[in-house]
Amino acid sequence: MKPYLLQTLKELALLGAIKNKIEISSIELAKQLDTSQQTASRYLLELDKKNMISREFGIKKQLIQINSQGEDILQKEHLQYQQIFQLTNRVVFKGRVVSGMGEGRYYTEQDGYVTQFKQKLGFIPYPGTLNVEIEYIDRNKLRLLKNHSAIDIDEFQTKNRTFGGVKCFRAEINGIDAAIVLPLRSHYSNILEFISPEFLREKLNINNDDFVNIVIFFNE
Amino acid sequence: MKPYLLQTLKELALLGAIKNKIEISSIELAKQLDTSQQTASRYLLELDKKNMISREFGIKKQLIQINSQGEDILQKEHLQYQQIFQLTNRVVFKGRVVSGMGEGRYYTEQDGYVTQFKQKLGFIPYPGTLNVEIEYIDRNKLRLLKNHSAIDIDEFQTKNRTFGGVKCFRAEINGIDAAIVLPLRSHYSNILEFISPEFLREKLNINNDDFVNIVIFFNE
DNA sequence: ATTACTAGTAAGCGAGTAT
DNA sequence: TATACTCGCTTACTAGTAA
Repeated sequence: MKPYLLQTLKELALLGAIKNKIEISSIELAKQLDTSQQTASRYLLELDKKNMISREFGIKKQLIQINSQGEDILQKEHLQYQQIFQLTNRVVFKGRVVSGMGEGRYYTEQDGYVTQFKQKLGFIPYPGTLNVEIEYIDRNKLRLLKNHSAIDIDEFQTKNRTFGGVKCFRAEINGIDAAIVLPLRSHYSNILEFISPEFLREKLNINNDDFVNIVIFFNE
Repeated sequence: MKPYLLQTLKELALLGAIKNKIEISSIELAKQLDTSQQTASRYLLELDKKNMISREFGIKKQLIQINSQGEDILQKEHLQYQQIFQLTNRVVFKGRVVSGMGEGRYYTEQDGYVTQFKQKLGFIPYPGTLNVEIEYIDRNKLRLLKNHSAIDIDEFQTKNRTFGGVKCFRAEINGIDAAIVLPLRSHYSNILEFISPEFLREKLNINNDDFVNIVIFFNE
C-alpha cells in the first residue's frame, strides 16, 4: 500500500465513507489532501483499481464508499497507532526458536523455584525452557522489559548452593499462555526463555528455527 | 508532512523510538519499510532536517529517538484513527455563521417547546437560534444525524395551530455547550440551528460569516 | 459542472561508490 | 562495517484540455 493512498483512504474515512456513500468531487478531495484535482482523481482511480473503494457516478459528482478491503487496511493502521500510544501494557516480538543449553530443565525443576512459580504465576512449569531468539530489529524493544515492574521470583538456598532471583512476565507465544523468565544476574541477552504448564514444543508443534510471535504483558 | 515520512516515523515509533533511543542502521530500517538502504538513509536525513527525530552516531550504528515534534504528529494521526473507529459517539463539523429568518425566535419562545427543552435538555433556551451553514466538504457527515437516536421533542397544539416535532442533539460550538434542533418536517438542510441557555453570538463573540467548530454528541 | 487523458516537469528511487 | 553522495532511471505531479 503506497503511503499516499493510505492517506487518501484515511481522509475519505474521516469524511464518513466507511459506512456510507459520500458525495465528493475530485476537486473537493484535492482540497482536503492539499493537492491538485488531477492528482486526487488519479488517487481515486488507483484506489478503485486496487478494490479499496467503490464508486458510482451521478450526473455531477461521484459517490464513494470504502469497501471492506479498504477498511481492513485502515483498521490495521489504527491498531499500530494503538500499539504505539495505548497498548503500552504489552509489547510484541517476533523470534526464532533455538535450542537451550539444557540447563533450563535443571532450574525449572528446583523446588525453590517451582513453589514460587505455582504461587506467583499460578502454574507448575513443564520441566525445561523454550528459548526464542528475538529478531534483530525487535531487540530495541527488549529494554522495555527493564522499565516495567515484573513478577519477582526470590533467590533461595539449598544445602549445596544459592539460586539467584528471577524476573517473570506473563506472555503469549503463538497465542498460547506462558511466561518468560529473566535471570537477574545475567547480562543483556537476545534470547527469551519461556516456561509454561505444558510442553510448548509439542503443544505449538514447533522446532528449532521456526518463527514465533510473542506478546509480553506488563502488570497494568 | 509527506506521507512516506509519516510512515517512517510510525515505524520508528513501533520499534520503541518514542521514549527511548533505538539502535538501528539504515539497512535495517530499509528492511522494515521494504525499501533500499539509500532511501531509508534519505528518509532519516529528511526527518532530522525537519526536527522530527534526534540522531546520535556511534562507531557502528546510529541511535535514533523521536522528539516531541515528531510525537505530536503521530498523536494527531492516532487521534484521526480514533475518530474513524472509536469516537463514533460524536461527529465534528466546521461551519460558518449565517443569519436566520428570524423565525427561530418565534419557535423557541413557544411554551410547548420551552417546557420540553427544560425537561429533556435541562435548560431554557435563550430566544432565537444561531444558524450555522456546514462546510461543503462536511455535509457528507450530516446523514450521520439520521442514523443516530436523538432527543425527541414532541409536537403539540395551541388553540391556533400545531407545532411539529423536533429532534435534538447535544452539541458544542467553539467549545461551548449547546444543542441543535432539527425540525422533523423539513427537508435535508445544510444549516444547523443551535439553541443554548445563553446568547451564543455574544458569549462566543461571533458574527455572520465567522467560522466555528462544531461537535455533535450522540446518546451513548 | 464534472472526470480523467496527455505531456512536460519535478520528485523520488536505488545501484554504484566515496568516505 | 556504517552513512550518504552522485547520477541515470522511474514514478508522481500538474497545467491544459477533451469528453
